[in-house]
Formats: sequence, structure tokens, C-alpha cells
Amino acid sequence: MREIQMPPSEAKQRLLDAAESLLAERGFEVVSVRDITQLAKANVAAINYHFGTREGLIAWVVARYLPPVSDERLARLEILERKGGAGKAAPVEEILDALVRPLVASVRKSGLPERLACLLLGRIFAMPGAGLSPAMEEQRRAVNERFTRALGKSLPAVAPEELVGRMLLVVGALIHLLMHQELLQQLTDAAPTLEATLSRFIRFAAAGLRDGVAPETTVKKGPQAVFDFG
Amino acid sequence: MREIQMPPSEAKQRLLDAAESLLAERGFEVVSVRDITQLAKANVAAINYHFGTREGLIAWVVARYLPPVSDERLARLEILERKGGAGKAAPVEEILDALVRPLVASVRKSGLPERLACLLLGRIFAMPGAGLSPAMEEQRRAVNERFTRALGKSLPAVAPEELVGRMLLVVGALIHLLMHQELLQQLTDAAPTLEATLSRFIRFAAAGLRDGVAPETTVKKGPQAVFDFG
DNA sequence: CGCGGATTGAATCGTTCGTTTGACATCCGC
DNA sequence: GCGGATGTCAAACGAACGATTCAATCCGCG
Repeated sequence: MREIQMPPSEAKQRLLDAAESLLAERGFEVVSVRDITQLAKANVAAINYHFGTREGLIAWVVARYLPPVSDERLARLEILERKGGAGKAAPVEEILDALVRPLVASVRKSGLPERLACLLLGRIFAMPGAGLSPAMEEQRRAVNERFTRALGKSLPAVAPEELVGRMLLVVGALIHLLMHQELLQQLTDAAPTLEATLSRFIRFAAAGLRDGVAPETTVKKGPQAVFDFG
Repeated sequence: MREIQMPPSEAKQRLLDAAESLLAERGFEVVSVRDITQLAKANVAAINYHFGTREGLIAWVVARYLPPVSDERLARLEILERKGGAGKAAPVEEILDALVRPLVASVRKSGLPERLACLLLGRIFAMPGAGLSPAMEEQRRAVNERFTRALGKSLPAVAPEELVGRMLLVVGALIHLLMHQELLQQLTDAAPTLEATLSRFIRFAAAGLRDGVAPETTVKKGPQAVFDFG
């Protein structure tokens, strides 16, 4: 046939990249292996060769995004707690910052357009119990538990069950924000940056978490923006 | 053949009920017409006969849930505003109550178990731009706009774009709550009622929406933003 | 050079998808 | 009773799905 051939196994990378884009754009359930191979300019068999099954490829995509975010979240939280010393509880805003800032790091690091990267992260966090590998599932659970405990220390006046209930709302708000951030840019005239949007999320979530607790019993962060990169 | 035959077009109702359960449990994208007809003990062709297409059936299911909720939401909001009189703005909590109470009414009215009904509502509100008919889409948009304006009157100190951003978070928290309410029942020992959970949502959302506002502030003019959250 | 593992390609597997067909059953106004 | 709506049924349609096969090709290494 005399056809030139691609360098070995760049196809694997192309498949991962193509899968990333398509899964982000359309969702995990409606993207077919043929969609992916077509965008990646690869053969249908390549997916099964490199990743075993379609689910295997999806697991690879998730594994490229979720663990770095989880690790950095935990690392930031640990730094935060160390900084405060033994008895001190960190301000709610800073804990939420540790939860959220790894997301923008992940978005920037990925080669994807900001919109797609946010969509992908949103979809990953929105699919608990459906498709995530047990390891990823456990990791996500551990991070949630860790942050809930940390917030509990900063909000001793909030009963543990109440805190869990509020955290469910916090996580939901964050997921929805990630998946529909684009709406903000067409609803408002100006196009807010991702940092500004997440900063608003932090203020909103902190206010919600703190609801009903007397001001003096909570460690508060100053009024300055959490996300001031520039 | 001598086969008994079902009463005329009870099958249509059975198909709707079966579709409701399955769509709630598994999601709109992964339920096949054969899944539905099997649960409904009906023939595969019945779906196309009664609803035209698979999407037609889904539209019927959505049309059974969404419009009543939207109508009652608007009705409650109107009562609220009438009650307050011309210049008075309603309390934030009462506006949020008008937003969520129709949900529990819909859950109770539906024949579905509470868990499934909440799941279905959550999935409906979570799929903006994907699958909803233009009429439903517009209805949802109108409700969002209406409530955002009402909240803007009660929170004149919050800039309109800021309010839109916060509403995105409110809606996200509500959707996530509807879809993962079950988690609360296994994370906490006690099983909170739907009303209690939604009441917590109201307090949380009100606190988040009110963040940073002094008790009394000046009234600002709202812009002509189009309101469309998920 | 030639061997061998790694990778790709075209073709095809069996399955499931949504939809359609046409025969058959039931009901109702005439 | 008869005939046309109204439903239901088994069967089949073409298309798309994930996965597999197997020969062809590439590349490092002897």
C-alpha cells in the first residue's frame, strides 16, 4: 500500500487528547469509540489495543485529572493546618481556597480550552458511583471527609450532621459552576475570569457554611479577595 | 390466537410510568426503549405509536413534571409580592421557599418513591440545552429570571451581575441536593426528611445570597440580563 | 541483512439501538 | 352484522455500537 506510518504510539496520546475533548464536550455516556478514533485520526482497534476497553480509556482520562487535583487539595490543606499551629483553626475562606485553587491549576495545566477543562472536571466530580474506578472513588471520598473535618474545626458551632448537609450544597454549587461557567459569560456583559468566578464561589460558600454562627466564634479572613493573582 | 388484550391504551400510561422510573434511576441517555417497554410489559412499537419517537416519550415525562413546578413557583412568588404591597420587598427566605416548596409538592404528588422523584427533578433541572423542548427551556428560563429579579429587589446592595453569579450557585446546590439526597441518609445516622433538607438549603442559600450586605442599603437599577441557569 | 516484538490497518464479529412494517385483535357507530 | 378507527403484536429493518481478528507494517537489535 505504500502508506507512511505515524511514529510509534503517538496515537495513544492523540487518543487521550481526543477523548478528553469529546468527553468534556458531550459527556461520558454519549461519546463512542468511533467518535474518538475519528478525531484522533486513529484506527478503531487502537483504543482496545492501548486501553483494553472503552471504559479503560475513560479511566485513563479521569486518572489524568482527578489525582493531581486531589493531591494538591490535600497538600494545600495540610500546609494551611500546619501554618495555623496546633490549636488554631484555619479561616473558612482559606480552606475553601485550598479546595478550589487546585482546580484552576488543573485547568491551566491541561492543554484544553478553559471551557472544556472546566466541563471535564465538572463531569468527573458529578459522576459519583457511576463509572469511577474504586480507587478514584475512595480518593474523592477521602478528600471530602478531610475537608469536612477541617471545616468542622473552624466552625465548631455547626453540628456535624448539619455541616455534612451544607457540604453537599457547597459541592453541588461548585460542580454546577464548573459545568455552566459559560452561562455567566453570556448572561453578564463582561466576561469574568475563572479566578473571579471561583472567588465569588468561595465567598458564597463561606457565608452559607457560616450561617447562624456567632461572628466571634468563627475564624474569618479579611475582606480582601481570595484570588488576587495580579 | 385467543389472546387476552389489555384495556385500550392503558399501555400509554404504563409506558409513562415505566419511563419515569427508569429515567429517574439511570438517566436520560442510557435508558433504551426496550428497557421501558419491558418494564411496562408493552410492545416495543408501542412507544413509537403513542409518542412518535423515544425523544417524544421523554418530552412527555418532562412535561408531566416541569410545568406544574414552574407554575406553582410563579404563583407562590406572585402571592408573596402581592402580600408585601407595592414598595415592600419579600424576605429572601420566603422567595427561596417559593422556589423549593413546589418541588416537594411535585414529589408527593408523583406516584414515585421520594428518592426517584427527587432524582428525576434533579435530572430535569440539570439538563439545560440538552434534550429539553424549546418551550420547557423558555419556561425554565423565565422562572429563573423572575426569581432573580425578585431576589434583586430584596437584595438591592448586591450588584445584578453578582446576583446572577450567586444564583448559579444556588441552582447548582439545589440540583445536587435533589440528586444526592440519598447520600445524606447514609452519611448521617438519622434520616432527615425532605422538608428538613430543603429547609437547610433555604438557610444556606439565603446566607450565601446575603453575603456582604449591610442591613439597609440603597436600591440599584437592575439591567436587562437574560437569566438562564441550568 | 533478517528476525521479532510493537503497532497499525481494514474488515468483520455479534449485539443492541430506535424505528418501521403489516397482520391481527378489539371496540363502536351505523 | 359490518367497517373503519384504534391498539397491540411478532418480526424485521438499517444503523451504530464495542470489540476482535489477522495480515501488513514499522523499528530496534543481532
